Parts: sequence; C-alpha cells; structure tokens
Amino acid sequence: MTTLTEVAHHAGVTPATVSNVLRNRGKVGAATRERVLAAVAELGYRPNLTARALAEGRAPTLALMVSSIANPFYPEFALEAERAARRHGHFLLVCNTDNDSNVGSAYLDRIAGTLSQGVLVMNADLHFDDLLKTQRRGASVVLCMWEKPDQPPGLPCIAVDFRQAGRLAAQHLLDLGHRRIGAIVGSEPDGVQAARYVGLVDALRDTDPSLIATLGTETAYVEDNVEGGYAATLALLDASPDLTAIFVSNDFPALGVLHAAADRGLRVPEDLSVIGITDIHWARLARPALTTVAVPTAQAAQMAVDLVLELIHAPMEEPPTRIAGEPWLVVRQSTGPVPRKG
Amino acid sequence: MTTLTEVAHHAGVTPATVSNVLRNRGKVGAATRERVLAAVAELGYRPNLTARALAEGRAPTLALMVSSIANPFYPEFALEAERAARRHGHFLLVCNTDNDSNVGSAYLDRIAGTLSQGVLVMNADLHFDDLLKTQRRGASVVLCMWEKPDQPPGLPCIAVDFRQAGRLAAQHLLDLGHRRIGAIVGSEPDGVQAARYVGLVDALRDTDPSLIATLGTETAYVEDNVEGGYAATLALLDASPDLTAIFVSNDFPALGVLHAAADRGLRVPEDLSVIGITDIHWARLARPALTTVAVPTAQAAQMAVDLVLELIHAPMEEPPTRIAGEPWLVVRQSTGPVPRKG
DNA sequence: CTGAAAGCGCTAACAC
DNA sequence: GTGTTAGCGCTTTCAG
Repeated sequence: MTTLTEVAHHAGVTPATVSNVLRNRGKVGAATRERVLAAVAELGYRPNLTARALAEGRAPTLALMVSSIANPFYPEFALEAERAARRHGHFLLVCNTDNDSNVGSAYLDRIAGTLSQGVLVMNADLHFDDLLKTQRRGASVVLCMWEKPDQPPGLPCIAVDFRQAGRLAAQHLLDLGHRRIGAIVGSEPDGVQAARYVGLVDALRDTDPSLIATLGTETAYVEDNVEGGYAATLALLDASPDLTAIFVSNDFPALGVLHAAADRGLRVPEDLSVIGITDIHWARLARPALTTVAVPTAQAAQMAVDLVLELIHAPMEEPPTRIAGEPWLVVRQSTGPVPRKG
Repeated sequence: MTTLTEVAHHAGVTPATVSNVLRNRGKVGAATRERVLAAVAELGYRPNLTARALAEGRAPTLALMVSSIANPFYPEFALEAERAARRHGHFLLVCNTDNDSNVGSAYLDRIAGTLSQGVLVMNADLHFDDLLKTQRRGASVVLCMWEKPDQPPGLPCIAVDFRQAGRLAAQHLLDLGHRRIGAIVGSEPDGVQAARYVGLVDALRDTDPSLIATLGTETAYVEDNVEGGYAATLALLDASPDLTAIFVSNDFPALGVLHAAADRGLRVPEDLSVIGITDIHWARLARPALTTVAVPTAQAAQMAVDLVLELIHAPMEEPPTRIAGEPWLVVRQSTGPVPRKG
C-alpha cells in the first residue's frame, strides 16, 4: 500500500502538496502537479479512504437499514439508493435487521456517527428512540418512503402519498363498476400500510358512503407476503362469496390473491378483479399481469440520498418532510369490469 | 461524539487502559474495569470505527460486488452474506456495477485495501486483471459461486458444481421419459452458465448418446432474464414442435418459458415439462410451481465470508478453491411424465 | 496492572 | 506556490 508520503518523496514534494493536487485545493504549480500526477500513476497510489475519513471527520458511506433485503421491494429501492450514493461519491452499507429490533439497535449503535454519517431507514424494525438517539450522536437520519405525508414523524423523511395510492386503486375498481370489494392489508390495522386502506375508504365514501358499512367485515389484516394474501383471500371468499374485486395494499400479498383465486377456480379478471399497490418488478411478470398503483420508488431513493447528504452537510432546525412524486395507476390484466350477474 | 480520551478522564485513567478494557486485551484490574465501564455507560461512548480501522490497518467492512442487486438472485445471496459478515462483526458494502465494467473497476479502485479489506465478487462485469490488481494492492478477493469447481481461476473462490446441477436437471427430465429436450442457456455459449449445459450433455450422453445429435439446433443462448426465456421458447417450439421438455439453465428465464408455454396454449407439465436451476425464492411461487435444481446459496455465502476473512487474517500462497455443498433436485409442478403420443 | 508515547495516512491551517 | 505543523481517535509497544 503506497502512501501519500511515499508519493510525495517520489515526486520530491511534501505530502501536503500531493494532497492539494489530488483534491484540487490550494494553488499548485503546473510543473509540480505534473510530477505529482506522474508519481501517483507510477506507484499506483490510491488514497486511503479510512485515513481521509478520520481526518475529515466524516466517512463516505451511507447506511441503508431494511428489515430484510430478501423482501423483493427493498432491492429495488437499494439499487436506486446505491446509484444515487455512487453519484455523490458515497458507498452504501446495507444493514439487514432481520426483522429484529435488537439487530437494528446494534447496527445503529455501531455504525452511526463513525463509519457512516448518514442513515437511510426503510421500514426496518427500529424503535423511534433509537433513531433519535442516533441523531443526537451526530448522524443524519432519514426515513424513506414514509407512508403518511400529512403526519411528519418529527424526523426528516421522504414521504410518499400512499393514501392517495390507495384512493387511486379503489377508484379504479369503482370505475369498473365494482361495489362488492374486499380488502387485504399487509400490516396491522394501525400498521405501516394503514394509510393505504384509508385511501380505499376515501374513495368509497366519495362514491357511495353506504359501501363502507360492510367493509370492516370484509377486510383482512395479514402478514405482508404471498402466504398472507393467499390465506386471506380464501377466508374472504368463504365469508363473502359475492365479492367481485379485492383491493390489496401491497403487490406481494396480491400475488397470493392471484394464486388463491386460481385455486378456487375463479378467473382473474373475469370473475374477480385484483389490484395491488407499489408496482414491484414482478407485478408485470405475474399471470395475469397485476394491475397496480405504482409508487415513485426510484425518485424517493434519490431524494432520500440527496436529503441525507444535505443534512450531513448542513443540519437543519426543522426536520424536513419532502414528498416524492404522486402515485399512478398502472392497468394490466388483473382487473376488469364487474361480472354481470349470472 | 465522546472520545476515548474523554472516557479516560472521566474514569481517571489513560486512554490505553480504556482501550484495554473495551477490547479485553492486556490485564486490567477489576476495580478500574468497573470504573471504566461506568464511564462508558454514563457518557454513552461508542468507539469511532474509522479511527480504529486506521489504527488497526483494516476496516470492518466487506464489499460485495454484483452486477445488479435488482436481479432477484443477488439479494438472496446478499442477505446471507450480510448475516455472515454481521456474525463476524463486519459490515457489508453493496456495490452494483450496473452491468458496466468501468463502474466495477472504479469501485475496486476506490474501496479495496482501504475502506474494505475483503471483496466478494459475484458475476459482476469485472475484468480479471482488475481483480488481480486489487489483490496486489492488499485486498483479499474471493469469487463467489464460481461455476466450475474443476477449473480454479487462479483466484480464491467458493465454487458450486453447476455442471452437476445441470446433470441433475437433465436426468430428472430423462427419468420422466423425455427424449425431445430443448435447452435454454442464460449466457453466451462460453459464458458463465455454460457448465450447466455441459451437465445436460453429460446426462444425455450417459442415457443415449444419439440424443446429443440434434441438441445443438435445439439450444438457445439468451439473456439471463424472463424476456430471454420467453422469446427463446417461442423460437424453439416453432422450430421443433415435438419438444416435450425444456431444460433452462436458470430459474429467471424459466419463468419466461412458463409464460411462453401458457401463451402457446401448452399446459405445463401435461404438454411441456420445464425445469430450471438455482431455486430462487419465486420458483415456488410460480404457477405452476417450478421444478428446479437447488444450489447451496446460503452455504456459499457463508463460506465466502469465512474465506475472505481468513485470507485477510492470513494470506495464503495457493489461492484456495472451496466447494459448497452439492446441488439437489426440487420437484414441484412444472415437470411431469412425457405426454403419450397422439 | 497502568501510563506514556509513537504512529496509522490523511487534511487543513498557517507560515515561508 | 510549497512546506511545516498539528491533529483526527484509536491501538499498541514498552516502561514503570
């Protein structure tokens, strides 16, 4: 590992000058610059980022906390976050909490403030207290794809209007004539995906308030995965066989709905319409391709990286909430007009 | 940010002693240890990992280079790698090369040897030269899930016997009576997935060498994605309508095969059997659930992390090649007996 | 058992 | 323009 000092010797200058050349700081004569650059090339010198980080008091890394990178949505976000970080000369540390808040705390404890100045937080199982503590220790924390733009959590966040996403999804179903709509929510009633459900209620109320009456009994709160959607669909269909559409708060469980429908011998969308939210990659790969409400993931990732870097650079008094672009409907094959009464 | 020195003052000792307490090095009296620990707790001290890394000459991070974390296979590997790294007190830097070898080179240039001592390399678009150069600069490089255990690349690697995986997949088809087998390979003929195809040829030869004659014309080399598999299937079926099974070198394109079959009105497995290789998560979620040959991804990830850490600790003369466990057949719904003529 | 001191490789004032 | 001088916060001999 050749060091700055070695390069300096080789070029017959001092370390400071080499540093200046490499970072385009201060004034350096053209001739010396040449010599330094030549020495750098000849020795194959690469700056030691750890030493630089220590001297500068900040490391060029961002930490991304997710509950499990195996959940298909996270990689899509991580990909964009990594690109954005890379554009800014930063590296991305991926921290899986493995759905365990202790792991999350431990990560925050170890990384924040030293190895990484900025922390991007997805729905990882983290206690708010830990995040605030992390902040106090000097790290910049940004919540990513916060689901409630209207309820800033007191922490900087990039919000996405998932309530609006829910509204759009429901409206699409209503526009197709559906009135017997079941709902599957991939979280607890007060959990992260609750706002999406509120959007459904909004749309129902706008169209025909009486539709809300039975909704409660035709709503299932499940784990945010394929199995959750599958089981809930079977139960919903058993209880209310006349449902013509299912609103699913997330694409992943929506895949389970598709499977359940197939196993029940129901054709989608002829017998049953299904709509999800998020538009993860495989939504277009499902059979039938899933109609869904897309959400600005890439944009949110970029905004999150931008914000955390701004925060590192210049802390702000009020924790800012920024809203990523609006969700939009993506019509594919899993939704169709309400079946005619047979 | 409270520092070691502050803790030392607070406890009435010197930094060296605090360091000894925290790392259980040297001898420290029980009483002083108590006082130090108390000071640490009271001040909420956390060691600065950057400073430690600089002093120790190595950072607690591992870099994972992948072409795109969005490819569904990588997250599965990354998840396990992150867990293994975490167990060893290391962090995982995820480096997307975005299918661009320049990005890969740049990453290696910046990270290796300074921010991260160890580099795990998946099929990222990297030049071998860059890896060797990286190694020479003092980083430990490990190739992950190297596809040809019998051809060590001169770089440390964790190999998986994909040729055997190909053989198992083919044998399963042969056992079901299939003789008209098409093949779809997710790489160039000499590309990364070639060994899997060799496994197919092995099995064919063992069963009936004459089967190999037409194989060449019934093999498609495609991009390793759904679209690749889809298009290839259509072409293959057009050229050879009597195919009763398709061997696909990877699960991702196999999904495309399933779609193409459906669009052609072929039932899987009644009319056409399809088998993939890898057993990525969605293989079980496909409709019909994909029969495939599973590969020891989790084990490979762990072994890779172990190896790279060993290498960091004690460089070895001969680049070791270690073989992760054997692939195994996972029978699901996409394969069945050869259809009866007529 | 504990303290003093040097140094990891780089940056950043400030002198010359 | 370029060199000098201090550190950044921690680890690690080596004394005491």
